[in-house]
Amino acid sequence: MKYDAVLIAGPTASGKSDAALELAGYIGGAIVNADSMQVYREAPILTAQPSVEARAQVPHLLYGHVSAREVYSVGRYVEDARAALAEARALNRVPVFTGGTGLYFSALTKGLADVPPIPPDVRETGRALLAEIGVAQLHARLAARDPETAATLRPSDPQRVLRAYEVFETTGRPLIQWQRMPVAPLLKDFRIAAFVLEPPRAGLRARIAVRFEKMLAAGAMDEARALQDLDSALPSARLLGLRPLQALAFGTLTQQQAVDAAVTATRQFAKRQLTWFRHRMAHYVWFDPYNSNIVTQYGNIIA
RNA sequence: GCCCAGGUAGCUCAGUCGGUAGAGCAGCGGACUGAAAAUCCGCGUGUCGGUGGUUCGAUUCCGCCCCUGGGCA
Repeated sequence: MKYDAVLIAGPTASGKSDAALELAGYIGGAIVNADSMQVYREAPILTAQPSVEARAQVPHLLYGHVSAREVYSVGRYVEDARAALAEARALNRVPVFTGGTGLYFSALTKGLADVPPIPPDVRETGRALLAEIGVAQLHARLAARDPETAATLRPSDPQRVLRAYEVFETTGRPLIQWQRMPVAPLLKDFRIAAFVLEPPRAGLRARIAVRFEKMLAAGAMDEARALQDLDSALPSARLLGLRPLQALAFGTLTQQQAVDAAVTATRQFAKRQLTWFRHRMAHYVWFDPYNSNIVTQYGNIIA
């Protein structure tokens, strides 16, 4: 069996990048990022982007290709991935999608609703309204006009309620209707080899802590300082470890407190990732990267 | 050595006028379609320091012991 694409998912610090590099080297692949934070140019250390050496060995696409000062989202990712796919094809290399963002994998394999972009002024008024009246009230307003979508959302979930509100506001159509319309995913008809790296929880936790210390040694503080003025409304402002390190630079947290905060947040994130993978990627090939190897795993399913 | 305060969940602590205990954080489980490293939902995981005594019943009251912090020597 020959595959047209490889997917490698795994929680943060599970060794995805190394695995991807090894497999891509072995099969003649091009690595395509599937991680929402590794796209940001200003934070290669904090987001654990592949090293310069790795990039020299195998083509790496969609890493650090946008500014942290831009608004990035799944929508843009799918478009970028389309271009990356074409580039890999031009290089005659198998795309090896690698990352930890479940939603991005889902967009690649199942498609993303074809909702038109939300105009900036609608976004701003939506956010302002949310800040003014609160989630519950915004949910109530949504329910009055778009009961169908509102019924699927918790009145306590600001992000989703706001999104549904914006979509109805700009398109006049319920978000849920957009989501139900079939769309052809980017990887439609691809023969896909898909893997989930699942290290033992204790080992992963330890590795997250060690990795953060390495990030500090590699200059993570400088990245945090350089992003001191980042607009807190930007997606990149959620980057794990960014705020604790900025607080450390500011003197409001001690080194120990900053490290603890960053490491804890990263562990919690890894747990959420695994929840997604367990239920949405149950059909992928799962293995423990500390005890096995991607090339071996690939060999097994190719036979 | 003496005096005082304290020992309750992994951590910080509340509480029980005597009827085997609960918050925050951590942790665990779950949801997930344009912020997704986001956002949201659910779950207390415990020899109440030890040991005797009083009591129908002690984590709670009393004695002794151990440990921690502070004070006096």
